[in-house]
Amino acid sequence: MASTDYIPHISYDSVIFGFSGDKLKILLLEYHNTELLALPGGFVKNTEDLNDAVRRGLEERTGLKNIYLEQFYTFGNYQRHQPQVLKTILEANGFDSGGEYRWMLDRFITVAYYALINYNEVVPQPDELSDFCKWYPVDQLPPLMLDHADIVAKAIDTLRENIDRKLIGMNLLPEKFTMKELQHVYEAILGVNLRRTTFQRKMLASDLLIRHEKKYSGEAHKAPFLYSFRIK
Amino acid sequence: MASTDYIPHISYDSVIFGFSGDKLKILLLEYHNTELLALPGGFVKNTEDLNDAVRRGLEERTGLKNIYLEQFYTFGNYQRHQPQVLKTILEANGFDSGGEYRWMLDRFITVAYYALINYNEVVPQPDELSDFCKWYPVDQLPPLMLDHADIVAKAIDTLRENIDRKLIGMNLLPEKFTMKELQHVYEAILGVNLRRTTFQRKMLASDLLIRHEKKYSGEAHKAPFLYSFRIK
DNA sequence: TTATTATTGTCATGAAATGAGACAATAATG
DNA sequence: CATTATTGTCTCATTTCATGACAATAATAA
Repeated sequence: MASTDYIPHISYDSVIFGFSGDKLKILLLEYHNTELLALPGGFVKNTEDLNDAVRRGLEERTGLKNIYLEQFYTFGNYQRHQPQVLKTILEANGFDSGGEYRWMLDRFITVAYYALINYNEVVPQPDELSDFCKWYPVDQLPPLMLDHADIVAKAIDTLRENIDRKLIGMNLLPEKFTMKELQHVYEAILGVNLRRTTFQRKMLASDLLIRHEKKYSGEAHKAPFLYSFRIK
Repeated sequence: MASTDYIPHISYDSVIFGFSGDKLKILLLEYHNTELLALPGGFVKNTEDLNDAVRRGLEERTGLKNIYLEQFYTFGNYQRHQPQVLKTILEANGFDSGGEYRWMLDRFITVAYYALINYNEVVPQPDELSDFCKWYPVDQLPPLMLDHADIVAKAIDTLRENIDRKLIGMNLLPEKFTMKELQHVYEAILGVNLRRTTFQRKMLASDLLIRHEKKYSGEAHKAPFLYSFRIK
């Protein structure tokens, strides 16, 4: 990770959404020997496309390829520049903040992306500066480093705006799912309760879903159908 | 414009929309002694907020303060890097592309914004590298430099998505306007014809407009009311 | 003064989408 | 076979929207 390999002053951060236990969650890193939680992020190589850099970083962190990824905002306030925070992290990891890693103390403008992944397919991998990589529900986030709380808030806003225009449910659920599970994804993202019959009618009318066999859960009531999304 | 004043590798470009003659138009620069048309853009000072930098550049170009401004995408493909294009422009202006301006040949990741302005209040000002600064209708654009055509296309897409959520008409029209003028703004942005009665009903029901006196144009028909937007 | 013309503001009508609840079907259990 | 919880679908009222009809009106022509 020599400074000459990367474009200086530019980073990316990714808000990685997953869905589990009826809650919308994101992946956060915790740095060694500090109490700072942060979004997974990284830098862009000199001859690399910005979007490719983000995809590369995500694949390292999740092990998944072909992740659903969307850029949503670039954060460039001068106030983001807090070199002492990076210094703390570097030194807590035993790196010399005056040497090879000096460039990481510079001012960075960061391009933010959100990703949607299937929670069950992922084993989160921490990076070389962090030891934890854990899921946190978006309605119970701990304090985050720098302006990362603003970045998460904007990511959720964007997700809400996009919920009916992009196939968000598809990327947060397994291949096959019940109508109730899909409804819970919508409810977790929008933060409201939806009416079951109206939701079901709207989804079926949208022609996005294919109905499959029933799912017998072993519980004492009618078994729901499984669905998948028509377009991949 | 010394390299040390600005963050390297980061630029912004602005798509400045105006409305005139029932057409949606944008401002383009033409560089001295070249045939390259480009979006107005600039760089971010070392201790300046990104958003402030864009606002500063826009004020220089239009003379307006408090411009409606929205960031919509950051373009970071490596293919954007075409140093010979910048070299041509610099040398056509008599600058030494190997000296003080050398940094402008570097790779840049550009943050794109769109602005909405009242066409009649603006006298476009070219910058130090360009001699023309002219309005072009978005449906008849000439070839643009680098990936600027992509940037414009994405700006228009974003404008369409935002048309009902943000007060776009307000910023493209003078203080008071007729319902027909507002409809023409919508039609120019969406690229479709709208039904007069439906548009009028929807706008009145939205509660965004205040009705003022009638506008007597001298033509042989009923005079329309003037409207303004309720919130500023 | 009165008829003409183009445009505007509003209403009437029917179609489509949505909200809210009713109800039968059904998978397991007692 | 009755009970229970949940699901799939239907009904009905309400709201929204598309479309066309029509009267009001500002200037001009007769």
